[in-house]
Amino acid sequence: MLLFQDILELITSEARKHIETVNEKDVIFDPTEHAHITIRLIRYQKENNFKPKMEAIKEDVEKMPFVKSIKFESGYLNINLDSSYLYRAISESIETTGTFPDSFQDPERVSVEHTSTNPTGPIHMGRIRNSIIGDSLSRLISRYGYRVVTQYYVNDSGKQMISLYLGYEKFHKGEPMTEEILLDGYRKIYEYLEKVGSEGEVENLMELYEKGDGDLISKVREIAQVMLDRIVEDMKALDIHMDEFTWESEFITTGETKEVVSRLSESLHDENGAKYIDVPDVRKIFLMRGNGTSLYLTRDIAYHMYKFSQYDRCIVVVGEDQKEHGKVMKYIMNDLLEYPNSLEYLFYGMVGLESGKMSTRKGTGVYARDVYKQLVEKAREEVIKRYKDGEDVDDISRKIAVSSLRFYMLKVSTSKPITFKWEDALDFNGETAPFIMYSYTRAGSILKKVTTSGKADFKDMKEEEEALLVEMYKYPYKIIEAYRNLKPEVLTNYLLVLSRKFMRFYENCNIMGEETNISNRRVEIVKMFMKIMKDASYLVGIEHVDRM
RNA sequence: GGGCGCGUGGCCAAGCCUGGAUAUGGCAACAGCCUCCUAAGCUGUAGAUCAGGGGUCCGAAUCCCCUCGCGCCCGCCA
Repeated sequence: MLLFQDILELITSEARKHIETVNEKDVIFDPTEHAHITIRLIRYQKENNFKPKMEAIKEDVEKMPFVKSIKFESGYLNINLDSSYLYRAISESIETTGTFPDSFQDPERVSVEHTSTNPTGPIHMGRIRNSIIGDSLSRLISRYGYRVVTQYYVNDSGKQMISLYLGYEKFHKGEPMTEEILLDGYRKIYEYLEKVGSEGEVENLMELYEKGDGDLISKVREIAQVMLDRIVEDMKALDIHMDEFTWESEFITTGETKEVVSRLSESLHDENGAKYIDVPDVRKIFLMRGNGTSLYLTRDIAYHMYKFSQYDRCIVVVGEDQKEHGKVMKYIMNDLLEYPNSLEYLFYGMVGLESGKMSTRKGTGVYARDVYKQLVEKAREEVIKRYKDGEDVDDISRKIAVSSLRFYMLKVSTSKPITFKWEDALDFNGETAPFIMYSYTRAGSILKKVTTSGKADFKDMKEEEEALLVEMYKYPYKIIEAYRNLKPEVLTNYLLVLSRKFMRFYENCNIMGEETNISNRRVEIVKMFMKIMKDASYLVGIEHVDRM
């Protein structure tokens, strides 16, 4: 959990002394420009004795150390904060703990499963959204104070993998197993199957596989590994790291799918030898085929049983096309198997193309690595425009590319579908990662040029300084909001707002050539800003550079 | 057909969970700002029946119902 002084809560409890039903929703950072914090009392206005109660609240709140002023305006008690208090609160936290807000390690173990894309080809823009959301989510939960492990479920069984294998065997047998060759075989096998019209070959192999044929399983796994290595490489380029890989085939070879079926035996029904369960409000869900082989869901249950043995809380990041699958899993794990562990899903909206859907098989996908490469190129051009010299150009370009791609995927609510457009992805102006990075760079360049000594004082605090301080003080609340709702996008939006507030500060509050007391104070504000920026940016994968 | 979700200026989004003060930003457009800490920026102008209709409420972009439009799901696939 986070450790910081929750002034909203303090104000709430103060208000409650006089009007008992005031709750945390009534005391908020004011979204309009009337005040820093407001207490919404509109709905109490018509009650008896409202005025004396309101006056009493006003009087008590006014005495609070962080309150500069408070006045009643059309149903609201509008509070302006003492920005020197905020300044000290933030700087003390940073001085004593090295961070703002500080956090306390919770013993609960959390698993975040993400990406888990079939290793049948390079990761495309649809799937990379999963990785980016999942990685940011794991950073966020860890920042909040939990021990987090990220997990990739490697789907090396099933029709698509068998097809990939068959494509190689049929069209490229003996050739080196490279991504390119495997992909070529994959496309050819689908064309072949469509022409010949017989999927019998695939089905026979699947059955063989399902029965646990060691030779076949290891061959398929070898191919999967080749593809997976490239996927991991692509993720690594975006600073996405997976802690653990679990192979689906292991649940077949170890017989754990059989364990699943026996544990669920009481709920199983029979249909021509196949076994299914009835999931309320859904339909018949099959766990065993008539021929005795398992299905994807069966293996996924086994995987979740494994996860539940290791983690208290399991979060799965998957596309919204799997909402029903998630519902079924929850029902099975919590209601039928009665696990107490928490299973949560973050369903994200699909990434489409202007021309339609992405498909590796059909070759209509846009690969993440291609977008990344283009971003690096574009970034390099932009950097060179500004600085002809320097060995750091590669590093800067890389960081801009990583940040831009991650930001692009997170700026819109994760639950909303997005349409990938090259033009938008490559845009560096407006609400983009470079905007956020640029505010940090500007802050840094002040520190390079200004030396401070001595004390700061708080006279003549400008509006832009106060606004920046208040915004920084909101940071813990933003982490909490993002964490509770599993919404990393709360932080990208926060970063935009914070950067914008800084830009205004930068434009309006001079530091060089200012009176020392004031410039000392502003320099400290700049330092705090950079600290919080770096902290929040890390959570969503935005990196910072000294110059750009 | 059934289920789930979405619909906010020309375009893209925030706000919706937890109802309240003039609906917040960006892109594009127009007009300005670099003898001064990086103009990837800042300031200003213009632009909105919050899909439509009904309901609840003192009060609705936000909650409920209906209609329309769009997306996703409805395999002994994964």
